[in-house]
Amino acid sequence: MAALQEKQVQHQECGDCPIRHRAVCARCDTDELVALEQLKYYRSFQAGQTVIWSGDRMDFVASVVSGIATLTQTMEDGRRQMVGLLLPSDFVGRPGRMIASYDVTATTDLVMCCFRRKPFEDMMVKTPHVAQRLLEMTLDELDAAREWMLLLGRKTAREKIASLLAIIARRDASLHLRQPSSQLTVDLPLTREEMADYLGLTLETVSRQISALKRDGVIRLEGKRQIVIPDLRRLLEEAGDDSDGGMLA
Amino acid sequence: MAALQEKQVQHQECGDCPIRHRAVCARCDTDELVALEQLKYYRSFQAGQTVIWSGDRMDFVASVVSGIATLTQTMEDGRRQMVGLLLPSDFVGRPGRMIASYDVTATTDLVMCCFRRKPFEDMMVKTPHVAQRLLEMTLDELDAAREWMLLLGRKTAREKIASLLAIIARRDASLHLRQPSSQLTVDLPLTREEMADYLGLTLETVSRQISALKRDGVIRLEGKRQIVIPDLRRLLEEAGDDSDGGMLA
DNA sequence: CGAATCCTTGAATTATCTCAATGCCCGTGG
DNA sequence: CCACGGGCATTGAGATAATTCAAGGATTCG
Repeated sequence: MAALQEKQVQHQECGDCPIRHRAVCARCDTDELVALEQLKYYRSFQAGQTVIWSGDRMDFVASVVSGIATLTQTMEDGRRQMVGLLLPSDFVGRPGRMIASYDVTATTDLVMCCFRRKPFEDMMVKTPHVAQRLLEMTLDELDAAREWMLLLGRKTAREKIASLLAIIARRDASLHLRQPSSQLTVDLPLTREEMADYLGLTLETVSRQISALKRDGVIRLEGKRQIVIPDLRRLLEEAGDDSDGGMLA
Repeated sequence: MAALQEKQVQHQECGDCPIRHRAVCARCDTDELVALEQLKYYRSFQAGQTVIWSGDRMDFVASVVSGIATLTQTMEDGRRQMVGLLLPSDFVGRPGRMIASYDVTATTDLVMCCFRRKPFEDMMVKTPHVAQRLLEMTLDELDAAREWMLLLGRKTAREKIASLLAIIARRDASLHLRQPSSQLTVDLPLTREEMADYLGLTLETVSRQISALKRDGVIRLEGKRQIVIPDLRRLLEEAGDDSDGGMLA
């Protein structure tokens, strides 16, 4: 039972919150923030812990404050597909839905800012800024999901790996607000198997393609999880995207 | 130029609208409906016509009133992936975005109920019911996209075909409000190539797998596009889903 | 040190794709 | 009316990318 293993985290001011400007609360004014402050509580999870099982009753919604979580679907015979990669500021849960549709797992140590579902839903009705921001975030997620569908349906294994690295580099850069230079280092928060679940591949294929990209000089490895990208443009070419996704000027 | 080929359609009362209870306007009260009625105009397209090209400026949003449209992404070398299948009541376009992200194509003759983007956005701010319904619809689409990701990433060609038939049967049934019986007929609005673009396959593989399902008695063909499903449960098994998606009692 | 994880690499197998030929259906024009 | 062409679908044979099965290497942690 996840609830028994998790640690409680002490209260923190919304004003200092690292995700204040990107999360569901991004648009809130001071009054609204005070109201949210009443509702919120933190929960934290260790790397590897399951936050929610698909099919479980879920009576909260939450924002990822720090760490990374995944959304996965599993078929009866065990085939798994990741359907969401949740980075800080991303939202978990669906207003109006009691039952979780996906497994949510903490890939790294994870802190979430939670709201009980009912009060949050009431707040959505009363304060339009939360609902507005949630719509915007959901539309962004839908765009990301569609990008991901192109990857899953049509890209080669090599392109899939390159695309994943590009995606992580991009989100990483936008989070740390630094302009991605042409040389940059990406901390890969996923095991090979998790990457495989993301990309619709086997872990062996992931490993082979990473080796191939390394052999061809597209990336360098610093340990297993740290990846250096000497030439971002080159990586983006390998990803097969028609645009650079606005990563370069 | 699509705009030159399309026909204008005469005005129609929202009260009589076939998608009144499912579209973005579903939650609107009488006053709000009057306001929307002012804004709306119909456009229709012939089967095969392109509604919007990805990258084009798009200064309207719309609901599909009748017919079917697709959202597709294309890579430089021509690989195509369908990322959305728009049936009546589905919404096209994104408030707050000028530029279309996907190609939108009419697969059958198509009628859309359009709103110029700016007035629609103003309306969203003023009347929460439109924004609320749009959030709900977007969340549903996101769920559908995630289901689709599992299909693209992990299902076999045979399972993909069975899943597609199940999806169309389900949406068809919910639109016509009839309980799917164990024997039912599905009108397939897609060519083999379009099915392939949906499923991340080639058209040859689609054709082969349809033949295989026919050979094995899972489906029967009535012409090329009409498909009879003698035993829905059997089809759902073939689709590899762990649940029946609520189609059977 | 030994066990547990995670990762890499190889060899054989297989699902799907590619290329190519043929068939079916329907509308058009001779 | 029939022949023809175009669009769509089917089927086969060979090629190929990715998977499966299997072994072994690296790293961490008690």
